[in-house]
Amino acid sequence: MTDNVRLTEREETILHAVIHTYVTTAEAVGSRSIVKRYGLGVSAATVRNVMADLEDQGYLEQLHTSSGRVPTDRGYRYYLNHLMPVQPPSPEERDQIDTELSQMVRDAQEIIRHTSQLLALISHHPGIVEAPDDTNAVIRHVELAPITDSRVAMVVADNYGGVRTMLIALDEPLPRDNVEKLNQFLNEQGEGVTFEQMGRAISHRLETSQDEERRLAETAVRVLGLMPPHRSAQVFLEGTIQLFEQPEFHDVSKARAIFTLLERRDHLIELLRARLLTEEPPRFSVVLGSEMEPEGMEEISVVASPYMVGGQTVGILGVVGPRRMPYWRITPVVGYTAGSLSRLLTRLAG
Amino acid sequence: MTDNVRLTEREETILHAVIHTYVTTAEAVGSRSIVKRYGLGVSAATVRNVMADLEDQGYLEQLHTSSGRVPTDRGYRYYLNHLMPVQPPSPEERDQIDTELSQMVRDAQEIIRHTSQLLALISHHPGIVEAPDDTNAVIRHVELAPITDSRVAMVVADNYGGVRTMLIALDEPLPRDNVEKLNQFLNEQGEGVTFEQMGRAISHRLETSQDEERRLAETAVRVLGLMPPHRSAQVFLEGTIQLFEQPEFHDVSKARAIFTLLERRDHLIELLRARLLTEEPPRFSVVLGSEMEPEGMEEISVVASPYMVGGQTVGILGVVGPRRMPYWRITPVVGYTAGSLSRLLTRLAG
DNA sequence: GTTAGCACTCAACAGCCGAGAGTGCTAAAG
DNA sequence: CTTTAGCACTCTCGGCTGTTGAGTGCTAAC
Repeated sequence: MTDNVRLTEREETILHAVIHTYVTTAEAVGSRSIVKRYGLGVSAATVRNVMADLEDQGYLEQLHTSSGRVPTDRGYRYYLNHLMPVQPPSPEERDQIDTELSQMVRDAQEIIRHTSQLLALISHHPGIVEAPDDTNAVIRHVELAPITDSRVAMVVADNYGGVRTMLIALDEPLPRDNVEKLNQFLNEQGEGVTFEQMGRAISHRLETSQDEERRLAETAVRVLGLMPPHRSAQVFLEGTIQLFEQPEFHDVSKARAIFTLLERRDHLIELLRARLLTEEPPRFSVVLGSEMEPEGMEEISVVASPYMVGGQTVGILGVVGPRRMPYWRITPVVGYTAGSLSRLLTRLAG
Repeated sequence: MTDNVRLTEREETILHAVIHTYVTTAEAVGSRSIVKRYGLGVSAATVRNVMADLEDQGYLEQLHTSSGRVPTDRGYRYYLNHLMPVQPPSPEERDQIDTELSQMVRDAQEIIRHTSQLLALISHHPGIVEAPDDTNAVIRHVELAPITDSRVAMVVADNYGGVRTMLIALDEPLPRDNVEKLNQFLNEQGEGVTFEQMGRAISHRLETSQDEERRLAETAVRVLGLMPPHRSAQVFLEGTIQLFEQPEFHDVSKARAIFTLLERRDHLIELLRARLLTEEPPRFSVVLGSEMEPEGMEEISVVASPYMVGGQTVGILGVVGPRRMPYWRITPVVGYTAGSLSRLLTRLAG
């Protein structure tokens, strides 16, 4: 994907200039406008020659003969890998992120929803955040609370401060006085491990124990067997209307395509997981639409970062926008937000 | 609002015809096209005269001199009140609603979210459903489940099958062995009444009881005092992309306006509440955008209905669309869905 | 290798024209 | 008095044209 060719210095300067002006103006950029704006000590004609070279190499393209150049995905990729300045977010942005996040005092779920709004607010593009899913959450405490004879709520607190409730419809009533013991048993088996591990521990007990403990294990298996299947991770996507501001989506058919795409937000996050979390360690990344597997996302790109609790990656957050995004501004914001969220959740959990 | 003037029969026929063709074609309708399509035994010139009359009376309007007529809000209102055929949904629609709803077996929250999708699916317009809010939910069972020393989860089952969990951050730890008794106490006070009533009952105990019961009441007050404020009712709005299909929203600026509007879905539902639930009994209703208080919703209208559990109204559901909506098709669907959802939730609660 | 000059291309915009749909008015017919 | 036919008029929409301006590619000179 990232081939190691390096462009000459002048080519880099000009590619950088093209991308920068294209991103800010949303219009194909010509040789003259570049020398005007950046006045590198050469003439428009020279710039033209270099641009032609860059086009041959696939970094730029023309929409039609004789109009300005526009960066290709390859051009963006090169920019992202070699040219983009590495900088922290502006003090104002940092301030805004910090204060907004520090005002969130409720449970993990709420914090995560608000983070997506925060991202949208600051980046002026839709923000997306995936809530940690159950699969590898470590149980800190579990409690069965009987609601009626035939229904029981299972409250699970996990290691990153999240608490969720599952409703279990029983096939036969749970003896009331048994609940206390069952809770104790579940916590013995479940504390500090994942759901899957708890299941295994209980099965093991079922085989090796006797009498009361065995009876408890049987009940536990019965109850847990009736548990609804794991909820797939929740994804919050906020601020989608911001896309209307982008001139590329002023065409209604394009806008519709994008919105249709974004409706499948679980799908989108799945693609991001594939890109971010397969690497070790999982890391920050900008994903261009055309680099994603199933076609159809050519128009968009995502600046995404994993976030973690206590050193372990638990989810992804990011900003969605058109390919023509001010990456140099968005990237620091996303990175900083991921860091702040990680810290906040870790504190909440600890 | 509904003035009692009745139009002549011929005027009604023509108004009906204009609305019907305008809704289906989305184009201003002229006299000739009406006689062609409906061939009432009169000439185009006569129709023209009648249309001119209807325009004078404010039921129709012209976009510009010499193009067809378009219904005004007043025209729609008259249609809705006097002209629209009263009919059940088509067998296929009924079928679809029944099967989709019967497949939902999870908790009330999930059912309600899916109902908004269902409405969108069948009506081809965005569906909106307001989840029952806490304010007048009757507590069926309440249970405190300690998570850590400083946090406790309160699980509340209400009378319509909903279960919600609230996290309470304690100021000082809750003695573990006290929890059992506290739970019992809370249920004694809370079962069968609303939150507010429970609060009052406990305050009363605090004044009249002594010793242990008084101590329990004190603890209860302390814990409940730390409870987060009532969550405002959740509103699910699904299928908004369907709006892109409507020609009136092919203009991006209009589309953006609508989407901005719909982002404040809690606000929208508030307006609907004001319209539907102030009447006694609360009833089915079509609300045209211009009839709503704060300006700015002229472009849309909502077909909405309350739904209930065990005879009591607990929420609102509906379909949002452009003014130019096929009310005769949507209205039965919304009504039927409200009925089915009411039955389902009542069954679930019972 | 770089620059100036020049001919050429293309999108975007404004203006114009004709077709088509629809109206309002008037006068004649019922 | 109501209905109808006829006619002149209005307005939108689509297609066509010419112009403008930004931008390119090429070539020859520096």
